[in-house]
Amino acid sequence: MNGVLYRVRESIGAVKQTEKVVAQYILQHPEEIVSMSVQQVAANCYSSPAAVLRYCKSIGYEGFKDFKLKLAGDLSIISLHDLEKEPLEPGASLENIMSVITNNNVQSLYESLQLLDKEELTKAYRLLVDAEKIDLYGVGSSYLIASDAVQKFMRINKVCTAYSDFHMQRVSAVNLRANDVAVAISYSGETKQVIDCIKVAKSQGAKVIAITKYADTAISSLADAVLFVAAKEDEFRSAAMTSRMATLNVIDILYTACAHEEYDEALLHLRRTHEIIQQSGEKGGRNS
Amino acid sequence: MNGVLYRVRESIGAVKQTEKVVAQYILQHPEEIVSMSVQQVAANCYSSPAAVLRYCKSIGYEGFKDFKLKLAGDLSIISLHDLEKEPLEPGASLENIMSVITNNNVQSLYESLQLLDKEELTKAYRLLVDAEKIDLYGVGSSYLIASDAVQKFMRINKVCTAYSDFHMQRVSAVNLRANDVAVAISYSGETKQVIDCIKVAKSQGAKVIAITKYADTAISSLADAVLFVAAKEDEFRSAAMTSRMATLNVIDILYTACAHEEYDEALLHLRRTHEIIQQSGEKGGRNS
DNA sequence: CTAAATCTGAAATTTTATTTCAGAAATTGT
DNA sequence: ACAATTTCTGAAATAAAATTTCAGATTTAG
Repeated sequence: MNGVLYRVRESIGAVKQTEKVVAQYILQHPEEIVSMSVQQVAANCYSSPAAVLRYCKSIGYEGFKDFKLKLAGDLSIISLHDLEKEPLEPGASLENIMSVITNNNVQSLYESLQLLDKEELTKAYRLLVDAEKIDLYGVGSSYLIASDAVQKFMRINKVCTAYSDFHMQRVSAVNLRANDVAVAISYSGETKQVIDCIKVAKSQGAKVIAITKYADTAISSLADAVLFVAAKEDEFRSAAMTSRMATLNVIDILYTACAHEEYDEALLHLRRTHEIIQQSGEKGGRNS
Repeated sequence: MNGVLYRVRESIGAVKQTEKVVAQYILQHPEEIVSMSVQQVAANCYSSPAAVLRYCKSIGYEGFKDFKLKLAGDLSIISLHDLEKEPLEPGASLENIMSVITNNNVQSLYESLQLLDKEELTKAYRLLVDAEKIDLYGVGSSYLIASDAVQKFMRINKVCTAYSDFHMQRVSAVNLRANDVAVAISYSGETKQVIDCIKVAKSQGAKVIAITKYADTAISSLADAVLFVAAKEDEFRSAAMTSRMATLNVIDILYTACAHEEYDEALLHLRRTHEIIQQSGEKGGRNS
């Protein structure tokens, strides 16, 4: 960022009379300036193109062109940070919805990044790297996240399952052994089915990783490694939108960390997977 | 953000010979372009100013000036987010992985936001609001996104399904009618199963919404409304991580827009009721 | 009150952007 | 394969915008 508008504001006190008018005009119509010509600006300031030019140079730009370019850059950054974050009003416009939703999702990613403890994360991905078998438990939207994780970890040749059916989950948990890992995904941290499954998993000697909201919950107290995502108060309104993004981001990080741990091996598997998908694509159509 | 470089990259396949050279040059020297004149650019492309101008117009800008201004804006945003976005090296540290993955996801959200056309979005959510029944088609990780959408739309009482099995999808498509909507989710835009289903859906008179990458694909040409997500070149490495986030964000926006539409409708009903009560009040004495 | 210094804008100049149009290249139909 | 049609291309003309110049106005200092 060039701080163009800042320079302009500062300049007002230290600049000759005519240019002061120009500076004022720029501050009042920054967006419009970028698509105006010197003569237009001059006219609107009851002044001359020469005066505008002199002003641009006096505050350190090469000319009017240079000034406009820098201003355009700054403005687009400013508009980016201006994106709203407040809750949506009933009559919200489409633009409003687009930027609020996106910003909430972005914010949730950054917040969760701050909550992510490096030690816990290291514990977690080491458990996964060493795991012979990985079981993921999640209900509702957390089940979808678990499935997403399965799709990822399968790519690096991990034996890895997520069932939507509670009885299947439980049977799977019973079959875990000491070198296996159970991953519990539950935003509330109190999902009964998930608690039940990780208890079974623990009793079989398996290790437990929990991904849950930042709070003292039943699931986090049972886990060997706990990864937190940012807690949002108005769970009702947000419909689990933001926590889902943050959780997926945690999965991405875990997956990438594992893949990097066994970089060469992982790359080999990735290539194979890719080739096979390509082949099937040539024959029968591409995958999503 | 205007997605200038995206447009340029995508344009290469769909533009005449001379302009292709210009596009290529822009991609290779984006920073320099902004302070160059048309004639300079033309000279460096062994071409004419007219060709450069034609190119700028063909990808949707008013002229070279307009193009440069938009590009300058985008570049300053890109430089802002560019800090830790480089591909991960084999020996990457955990901190490194955490920030690169998160930044990629964030960037993908922002980039897709700029590709989201308001008109198409309006078309899409109106179709969804008016739909009697919604069918979602997706394979692999796109199926998970479809399921996520189902969970959301069910909350606002929409009849809404997503099947993982192709035959179920197809049966469901056959049962669609004129007031129903099919949503095709496919990053590549060429998934055979999905194409098949939306063709069936169309033949039944149903409307089709596509969510796919920014490119000219089979699915986007079949759809009544197309919503784009940012296209990443190295699909191999990223394992569909970033496109998934962007697609979920689009779903969030669609869902929220629908929910708000219904809210407005409810509000409208409330107002009408209120007016009617007022009227009767004027005639026969006021109500408390 | 005048001389020097500074400021200002009209007009000239230069640079840059845009349009026009005739010829070249590619495409199509026969 | 060939003519007709369409599309593409860049040289040159034109228009627009940016920048410079300079003479006169205004201010300031002695």
